[in-house]
Amino acid sequence: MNEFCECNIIHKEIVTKIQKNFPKEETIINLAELFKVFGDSSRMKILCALMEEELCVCDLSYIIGSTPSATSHQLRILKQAKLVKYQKRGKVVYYSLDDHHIKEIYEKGLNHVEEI
Amino acid sequence: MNEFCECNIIHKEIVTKIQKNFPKEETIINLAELFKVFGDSSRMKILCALMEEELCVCDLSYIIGSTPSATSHQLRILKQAKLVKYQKRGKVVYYSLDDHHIKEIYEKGLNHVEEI
DNA sequence: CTTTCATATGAATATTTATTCATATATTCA
DNA sequence: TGAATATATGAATAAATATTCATATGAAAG
Repeated sequence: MNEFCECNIIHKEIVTKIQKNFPKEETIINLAELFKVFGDSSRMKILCALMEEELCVCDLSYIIGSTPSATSHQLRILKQAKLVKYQKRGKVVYYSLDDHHIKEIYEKGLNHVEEI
Repeated sequence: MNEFCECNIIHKEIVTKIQKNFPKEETIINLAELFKVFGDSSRMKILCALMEEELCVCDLSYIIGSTPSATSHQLRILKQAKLVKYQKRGKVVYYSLDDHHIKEIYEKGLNHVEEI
């Protein structure tokens, strides 16, 4: 697995034990990707707003204090992560949350933040 | 609040309602910062490993397949985010989780990832 | 006290990423 | 059909970030 660590392995049995139940590389990458999407204040604001109710791009732009263009770019990232979905009505596109875990993740994060 | 959005605000009452209970800017930034720390596969691996038990930098480097130097840089970020703590015994520094919310955040994230 | 080893750190580099700007698409309304 | 509007998109720029490399620190062992 590893050619990189130039120190001696100090605790071989412990390392082996950890490796045994370690999540698959793909799982780790997907998890990191997910949290990366949460890890931007513009996207966090979008998610916060959409937790209240569905909103169009224009409303979202106004709420998060950004341009519709920048907002649209961020919405694409949220969409790719399957965190939001959209519905077009006329000219207007309405976005809403697409996952019931979002609020949970948000709240757990909030717990950490508020304890610091 | 906003000079940037060049479209007309379509739903003024809804926007006002959202703004009413909207988290403080600082809260949003802190939350995004927290999730940003989770949003890197090296750090995610470190956290996964430390969920099992405390580990030294060398063991961690080996497990995540990186150099002690890179690992140490990442550990500093995790430390600054108050996600890990350390204890020095002799030459060796042992890191462990410093927050009971980590596992919860991790698991909620996992739920999302596994449903895709 | 000198060497060795585990870890930390600073600077440099390479990569990623957010935003902006210009432009495209698509829908409504005149 | 043509103008206006909401949103999307691609390219460019600017900023943030991960890793590497060289070096520093600090503890233990000889």
